[in-house]
Amino acid sequence: MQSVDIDQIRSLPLFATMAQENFDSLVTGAYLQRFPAQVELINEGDLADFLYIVLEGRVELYSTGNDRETTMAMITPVSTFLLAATIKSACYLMSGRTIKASRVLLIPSEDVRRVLDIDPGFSRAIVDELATCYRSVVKATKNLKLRTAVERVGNYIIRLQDKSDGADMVELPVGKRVLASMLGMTPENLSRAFSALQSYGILVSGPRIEITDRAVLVAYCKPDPLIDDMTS
Amino acid sequence: MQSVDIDQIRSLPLFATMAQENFDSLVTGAYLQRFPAQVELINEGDLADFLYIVLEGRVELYSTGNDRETTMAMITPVSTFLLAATIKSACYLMSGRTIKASRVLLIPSEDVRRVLDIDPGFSRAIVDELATCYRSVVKATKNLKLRTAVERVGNYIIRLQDKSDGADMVELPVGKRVLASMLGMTPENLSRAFSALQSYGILVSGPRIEITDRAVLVAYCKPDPLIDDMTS
DNA sequence: GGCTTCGCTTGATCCAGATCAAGCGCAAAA
DNA sequence: TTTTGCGCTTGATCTGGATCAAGCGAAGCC
Repeated sequence: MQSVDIDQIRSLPLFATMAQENFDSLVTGAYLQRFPAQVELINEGDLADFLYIVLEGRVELYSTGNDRETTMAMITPVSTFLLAATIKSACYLMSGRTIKASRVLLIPSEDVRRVLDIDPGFSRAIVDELATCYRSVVKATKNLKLRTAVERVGNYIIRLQDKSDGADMVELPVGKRVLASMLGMTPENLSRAFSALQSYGILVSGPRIEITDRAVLVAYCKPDPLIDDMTS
Repeated sequence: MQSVDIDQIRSLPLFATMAQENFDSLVTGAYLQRFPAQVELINEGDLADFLYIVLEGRVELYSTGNDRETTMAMITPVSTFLLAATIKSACYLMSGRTIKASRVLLIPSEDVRRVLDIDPGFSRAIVDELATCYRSVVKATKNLKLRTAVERVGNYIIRLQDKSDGADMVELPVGKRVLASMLGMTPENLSRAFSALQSYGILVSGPRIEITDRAVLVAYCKPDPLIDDMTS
């Protein structure tokens, strides 16, 4: 593994506060792997053998059942996923696949649990991480239950602009098919939602979106910090 | 506070592993309160001043926005809620109200955070509790996104029967209006869902439900341990 | 008893979003 | 260049569930 990777992982909130020797022992037992796009990493129902950390690329967490499939979350570098299953020695509730070529670090679950029991810094960091994850899922649920499809798309654009420091022109980080699934709708309806929003201050051309009148967009989508603010 | 209450709280997984003195200090600083039904306990957006523990009664967690309201979870005794907000010193993401007369213990958030930092047993228990909460929300989301309204009702009945040790006759623990909201549908549709399920092995009369043919019900509703098993 | 209230059911209609079915545009392969 | 394929759009139709609007029956109250 590159030392730059190790530094990156070490600086994640989850690993920043633990003792150096425990961090070293986790990293030593870990596997670094490269995957092309569209590779199944994990399957829901399998026992949680590893904690995953995405270093590069993008991983989609999704669930199936009743002949349907639904995207639950999108993991962007650098962050971990499947922490809860790892800690509980339980099975995964979601499946995971790469949606672009990715570099992923796998830490054996038993190592994580062992260190968790002996390192208070790590334990405290996991508490924070889990609380954050929990709140994200709650926000995602509210987003889904309290908003229409068009509003979800609009608020997604607003968030995207915020992440781009308010630039007028933003670029979609994933294909529209995947984006639709992320936002809980079909690709057809995403298309229609974009058209609908052209009357509310945006201009779409391919993967590029121009926010021509943010005030109008905001007035229509009514972003809510209790749903959209990812920092709290 | 009654000592029987204290024992009950102490035996919760969240408080079972902490040092006695820390437990005592939490309980000493706590407030025990009684509320009638339909009292607003907390409002989303407010700062998390307390960790709540429901000792008796029932508390509904719900969210509002866009002129809509949606039930997020139902808290039954004896358990805690709003742990994540408490830990992160953040604001509540959900509002809470009693739906029957309830006894609730309030522990100041700063006490929880203080003890969390000094008691490894408590910290470890919080990790488990948060992981469990996280997984419940994920399961609830899957239930909502992957199933139709009728299937959700059917699986709810199946779970209810399991909790009643497989008795043929079960009783709804909450009114149908609230139940509908819990299951993410309108009261009208809950009514229709019950009618629809009469063809699949159940018989409804008021708040009492007879499971006449569990095999048929199960075949129709296809319960999934990755959604319905609350113990994993 | 009659009267209200409230929780529930039932029927009719409406609507957001899914599904089905073409078409279109662009990029890589031939 | 043409061809194939894929991602996206557009239009038409379908459907699960919401909404609107009565009815209905049991519990409380006068």
